[in-house]
Amino acid sequence: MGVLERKEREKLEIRNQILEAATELFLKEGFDKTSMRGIAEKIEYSAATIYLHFKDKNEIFKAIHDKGFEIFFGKLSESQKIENPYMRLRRMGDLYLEFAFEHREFYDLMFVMRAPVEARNADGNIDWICGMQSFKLLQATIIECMEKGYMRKMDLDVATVTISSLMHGMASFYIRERLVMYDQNVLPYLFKDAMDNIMYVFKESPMTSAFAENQN
Amino acid sequence: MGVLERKEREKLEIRNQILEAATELFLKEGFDKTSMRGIAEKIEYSAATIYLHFKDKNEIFKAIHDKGFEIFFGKLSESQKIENPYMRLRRMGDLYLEFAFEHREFYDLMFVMRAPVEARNADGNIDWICGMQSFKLLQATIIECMEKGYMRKMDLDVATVTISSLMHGMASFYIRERLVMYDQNVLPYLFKDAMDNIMYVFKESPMTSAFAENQN
DNA sequence: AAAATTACTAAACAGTGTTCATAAAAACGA
DNA sequence: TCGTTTTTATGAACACTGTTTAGTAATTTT
Repeated sequence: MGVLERKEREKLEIRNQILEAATELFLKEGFDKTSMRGIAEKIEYSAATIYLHFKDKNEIFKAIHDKGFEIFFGKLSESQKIENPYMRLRRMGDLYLEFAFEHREFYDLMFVMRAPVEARNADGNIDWICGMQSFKLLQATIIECMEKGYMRKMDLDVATVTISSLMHGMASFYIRERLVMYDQNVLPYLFKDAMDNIMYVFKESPMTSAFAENQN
Repeated sequence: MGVLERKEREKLEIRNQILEAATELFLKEGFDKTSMRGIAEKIEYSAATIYLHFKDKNEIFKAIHDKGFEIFFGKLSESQKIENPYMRLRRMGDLYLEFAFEHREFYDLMFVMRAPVEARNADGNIDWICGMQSFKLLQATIIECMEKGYMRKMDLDVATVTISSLMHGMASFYIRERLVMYDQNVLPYLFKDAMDNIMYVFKESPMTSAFAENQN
């Protein structure tokens, strides 16, 4: 009896069409200007049909948000080919900002907008797995840095929050246009220097650290 | 001829009533749920009347945003009684987070929301004076730290962006609920440690810095 | 008192997310 | 194949939103 399976396939097909249309509109016009009726028109269904596949608009954007985290994790993972964990961590910083600059709307949805968070709250279940994947990659790199002596030993959570908050602060300041007092062309260089700066905190005393030895 | 002056007074009176009503609704219900009709009802005028005093909704919130920066600057200024610029800078960090925690909605409007920025973009004129006041206070403190040897000499813009981005990253992560993986009660302590961490970057080599001498 | 100016608003416009009764289509049992 | 049940899809409506405009009411000036 393949009828049930086919129906499920069709249902998934429409679901993907909705997500595809919504993503396209979202990346082109932003969240507010992506309307249910607009999505419906794109997939040639009525607006009401969307509600057979998603509870509300927030749930659609929670799904897009998750997709964004997949791309984000893929991007961050590019750093994994680097052997030295300290250099790898530094590279992750660059990749983080690259993602934010190249996929502004995605970054905004993933780290700033309220919509996906409200979708989670509605369900009650905190499935933050998407973000956790990247979060754990960062933590693992930090741990490796400390274990191999590239970084002075300190509380893991403190180190993680410090690094990720600096990254997010720069990215969201930029995306939400709060650094208008700076020439937008030099911002990337300021950000790079800021990252170098913060990496410096985590080293041991400069003259004795494994990092310093590695520099020669 | 006092009639013109009286009219101007009345116009300003209504303007303030609008801002007061809008602020109250905004702090209670948030941006989206603060409607023009809601504001109008509160001040017992029609919604259309508001448009005789403000170009649009964004312009109202640009004004509230400016008010928020006044409060913010007042808060940050509490640090000025501290003589030692390094300790003062550290205190500014605490005050920054205090503001963000105590006035979430204000912080969100000032540093995250799009509305006030769009109001600015519409006018064309970048009157960022409100934020600049606080920005310059931070810069002045950093400069003083460097001049008096509490902080190693480095590019001012890099130091400013590093510090403010870390602060904003923590505050906005918290306010936009992106640190749900942590116990919300321990977050303030993590943030404090993160601030201590970053301050460490800016010191000279620990054993020779003026800061270290000041610690004894 | 009449004219001109200013202040104000009801109503309309064009949208929004969401719901629901109803209609169309598909699946099923006989 | 026919009728019945179940699934799927939608038009229309609801209750909103920000904003504009035409027309009214109040005030000031002449």
